[in-house]
Amino acid sequence: MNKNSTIFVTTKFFSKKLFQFAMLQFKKATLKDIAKELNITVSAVSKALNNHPAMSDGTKDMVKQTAAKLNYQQNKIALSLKTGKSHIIGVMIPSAEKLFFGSVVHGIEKIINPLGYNLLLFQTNESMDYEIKGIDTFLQANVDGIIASIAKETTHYEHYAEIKKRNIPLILFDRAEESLGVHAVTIDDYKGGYMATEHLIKKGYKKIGHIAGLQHVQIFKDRYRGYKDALEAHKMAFNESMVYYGKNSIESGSEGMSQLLNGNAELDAVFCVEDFTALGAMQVLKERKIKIPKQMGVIGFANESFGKYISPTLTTIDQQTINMGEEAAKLFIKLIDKDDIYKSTESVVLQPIIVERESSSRKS
Amino acid sequence: MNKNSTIFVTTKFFSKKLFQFAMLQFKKATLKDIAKELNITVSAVSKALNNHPAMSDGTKDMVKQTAAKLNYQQNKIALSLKTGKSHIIGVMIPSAEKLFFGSVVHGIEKIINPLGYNLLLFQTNESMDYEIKGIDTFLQANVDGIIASIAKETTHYEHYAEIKKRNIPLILFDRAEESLGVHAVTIDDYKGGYMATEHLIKKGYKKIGHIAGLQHVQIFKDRYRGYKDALEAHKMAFNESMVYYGKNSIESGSEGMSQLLNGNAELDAVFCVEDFTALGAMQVLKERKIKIPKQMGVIGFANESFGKYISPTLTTIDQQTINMGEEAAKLFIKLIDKDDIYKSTESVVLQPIIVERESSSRKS
DNA sequence: CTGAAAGCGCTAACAG
DNA sequence: CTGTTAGCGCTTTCAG
Repeated sequence: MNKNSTIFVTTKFFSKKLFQFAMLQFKKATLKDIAKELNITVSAVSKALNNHPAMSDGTKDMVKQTAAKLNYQQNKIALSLKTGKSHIIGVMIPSAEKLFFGSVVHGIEKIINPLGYNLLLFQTNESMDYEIKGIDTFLQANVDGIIASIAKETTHYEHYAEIKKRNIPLILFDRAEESLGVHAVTIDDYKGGYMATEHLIKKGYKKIGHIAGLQHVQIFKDRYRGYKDALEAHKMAFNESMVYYGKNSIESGSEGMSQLLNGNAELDAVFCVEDFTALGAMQVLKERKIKIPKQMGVIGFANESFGKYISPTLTTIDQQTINMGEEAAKLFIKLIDKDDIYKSTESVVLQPIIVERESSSRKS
Repeated sequence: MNKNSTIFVTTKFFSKKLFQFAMLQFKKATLKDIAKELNITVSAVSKALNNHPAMSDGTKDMVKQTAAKLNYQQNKIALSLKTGKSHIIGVMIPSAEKLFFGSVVHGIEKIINPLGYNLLLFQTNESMDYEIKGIDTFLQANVDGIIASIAKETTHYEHYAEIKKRNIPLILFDRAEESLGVHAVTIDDYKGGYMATEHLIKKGYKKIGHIAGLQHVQIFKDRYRGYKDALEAHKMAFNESMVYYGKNSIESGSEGMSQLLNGNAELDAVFCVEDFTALGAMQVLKERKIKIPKQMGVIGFANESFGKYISPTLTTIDQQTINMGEEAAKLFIKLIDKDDIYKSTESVVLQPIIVERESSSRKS
């Protein structure tokens, strides 16, 4: 219990007898109950409620009425056991604290809720151990499918392979792993990196550095590649002193910016692997009274919500988050009734979208 | 399918025979399978795996080994049907797009995951219809408890009453409803409003306005009351022209600020019902070249993540979000094994914490 | 059109 | 120490 809290407890009293009676109320109605009520069999009730053609309208009505009267609700657990389908999709995200993942979840729900599916959520906090635990949970819960984004700390993929082995739909989003041979929805991170860099070039920046992300994570490596190739394609200067290899955090952004400024790279712009990284970088620039975007152009990646509120507003690459969720969900729907889910695998690659704001507008 | 996307499909081929064989692999092992393997009964296997005292260590080992060999995993669905416990908690939040709710979910998981519970998540998007559907889903899924925050558009509470009637633990957080007589974890919004206002007073502001939230939502009303009482206690000016009744959005903040400035209130500070409202208000102030905090002090409510990144940084009231989730989860744990969940109800009221930043520091 | 019976996978008395 | 049996709530052949 937290110190900063107060507790109020209020009590109401029951006579023993009244209590017993009340307990009965708690038990929810089953098919049996309504069968007993009408002196028919459980199977008749089941058929009536499911609008089975071989049931008279008369009994159907009767049954439905008493079902309503008894406040009957189908027990999905029993249904699941019977049918082998849970109508639940496991969604595993690294962190619920990022807008990005929230949006994806939103996109998924938009598609699957109307179809009667629900989400079992699991947060990995970027840890592989949690990831393993999460998948275990999903499998035991008999989820009909899994939509997941790989944690940053994940180094092997056996737990994911297990899902595949069981022929359960696995759809990775954002952070995928090609070697797994599963379905995936990603954005073209290489292109995103390329676009971001090219944007800065077009804005007239001459020496563009990069605060990179963890290089064992494919998408961050891809953004780096895109950056490098864009520079090359436009015959711009490049050398290793223009790149800082960071860890994607705000602090890492600050650290990276400081290092780059202290080095002899003489940058006039920087492409940050994530918006949060850009945020850290901008703090350092402000401290050092380096004007953004005049003296230093900045571009981020992710289109986090804060980007349009900070000053200057942050130019960034949008990842189509809602879309990503929707596509993942649609992929699931497509797969769900197939015999062999992995006979063929499908990859949806969304295109990054540049969101131009103040932090990169040298000319204005 | 979105236009901004590409699809790749790869296919691998199976012989019919190989495929049949493969399908066998997909079926997961049950108690029956391992019983057959060892020529013992299902119940023996069950007991062995559950470390029942009346089982020889020999068979226990045997069973456990073949269980591992067959990659056995307990089927939680069957367990649920048997025991009546699902070990799932339904969590209903208005929106996954707000940091606030993400943090609460985080707090809940922190407590209940180690205890073997999992979260079934539902987003209401602030709509009552979705809320009703969500509760329905939870009840059908046989959740062991429900942790929820009431949607803004909710006007009656019958669906919540149903949960109570079934004697299922219902814990409301943040936005609660006292008349329901259920368990709740909230912060003291009245006090939060009072603190915010008093803070501005102490900073030397003389005429403090309020951009209020939807007044049919208790917590927003409470914040307003706190504001008013603080003014009164300090014998500060107050009249209705100093208050704008808004709808909690960014736009509503802008609209409110404009109205207040156009009126004849002559404010030198404003308490905004939410950080997002404050954001909207600040945009208007910037447009009109009114200096924050010199000419106009601003304070928000919620401690959203962007508050420390905008400029000037935003003074706000923190709601102890992680804590709120943890307390809700702890309450659930406390309740779960009681006979009559609502014989007494418990309310945890967390204390708001002021987060002082630049937007209210007139003197510095 | 309705009933009887089996079974999804698991646990837990009760017998032996 | 192990087996037999019943049953959680539901659907679904198969008979009648």
